[in-house]
Amino acid sequence: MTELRRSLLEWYGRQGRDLPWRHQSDPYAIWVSEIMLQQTQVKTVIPYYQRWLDRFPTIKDLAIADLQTVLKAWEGLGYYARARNLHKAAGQIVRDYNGVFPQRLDEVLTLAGIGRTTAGGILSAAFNQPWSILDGNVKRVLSRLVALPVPPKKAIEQLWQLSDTLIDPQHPRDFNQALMDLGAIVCTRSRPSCDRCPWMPYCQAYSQGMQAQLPMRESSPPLPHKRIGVAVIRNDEGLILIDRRPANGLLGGLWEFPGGKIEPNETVEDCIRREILEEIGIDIEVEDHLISIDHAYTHFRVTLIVHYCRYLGGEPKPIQCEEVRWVTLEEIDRFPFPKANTKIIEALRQNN
DNA sequence: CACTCGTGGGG
DNA sequence: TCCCCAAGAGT
Repeated sequence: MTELRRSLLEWYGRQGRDLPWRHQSDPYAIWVSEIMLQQTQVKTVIPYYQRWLDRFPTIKDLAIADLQTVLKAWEGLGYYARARNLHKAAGQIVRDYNGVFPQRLDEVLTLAGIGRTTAGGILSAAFNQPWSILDGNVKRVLSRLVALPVPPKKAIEQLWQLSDTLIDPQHPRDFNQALMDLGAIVCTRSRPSCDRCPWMPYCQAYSQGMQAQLPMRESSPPLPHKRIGVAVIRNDEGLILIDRRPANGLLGGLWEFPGGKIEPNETVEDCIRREILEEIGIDIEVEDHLISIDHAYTHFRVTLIVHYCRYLGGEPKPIQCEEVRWVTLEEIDRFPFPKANTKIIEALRQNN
């Protein structure tokens, strides 16, 4: 056990990554990094990270910020509940802890968006507390270390126990970071570099020649596909109608061009006309096709079929959304949009 | 507890 | 082109 820890920490000292949040001692800055890194690769997070800290330097700055501003800063990162929860938790900390990030595990776990892995990550990185972690990297490393004979999802508690047992009580911060770096650099999911791994002598997957087959994965059913009719509605002044999605759920709180699912035996034009009447309560005429966009979410795929539309009449009302608004193409950038919709905005710009 | 929740990149 | 999945949490 001692040699296992020592060899990993020695490797980390030589080969560990230099990442922006590792220069931070402010628990807030570390917390932000942990949330951004949930299910998101380091390379994706980096351009967002410093920008976020510049815009919201302290917990109080984040707490008093408007949610729309927060979502705009998060735009493009995905899993927008993370941004909503970050904003909510900042309010919790200001209210319950006088704006100071708590240092007890049970308190940290009450904060929105922080579960067991993120709590352990923050407390070990910020305060060098000996809480273990179990993220994607650690699951893969440990699955190979013990040659786990089942998919990780079916052995979560066993893996937590292993992470608890392994963590170095003398160097919890460096140990957790080292374990994640090992997964990210050496014990990668494809073509792991076992010849450069400090744990090669202890790895059961390696000794069995099974490192390429582990961790085991479970088959997933094919994703459903939806066709969505989308409207770019323009009025006589050339303004464009956008709506804000419900606060929770898919893309919650973001803005979009209105539309909806094309039913069987329904034309795109009929769908768009129907959806706009149901959602916003106005009459439109569906005109030229603008663009079609294929986009894959985690649990389904969509094809957005986008048409220009002309506003005919009726008062726009937020029936199945939170808010509707007429905007110009110039001011539309101030609103947070999902990625698939920013492609529509690009197409609009190119047509002008 | 199985399902929901984005986006980008690798193979 | 298609599948997989990445510093997971909430319900």
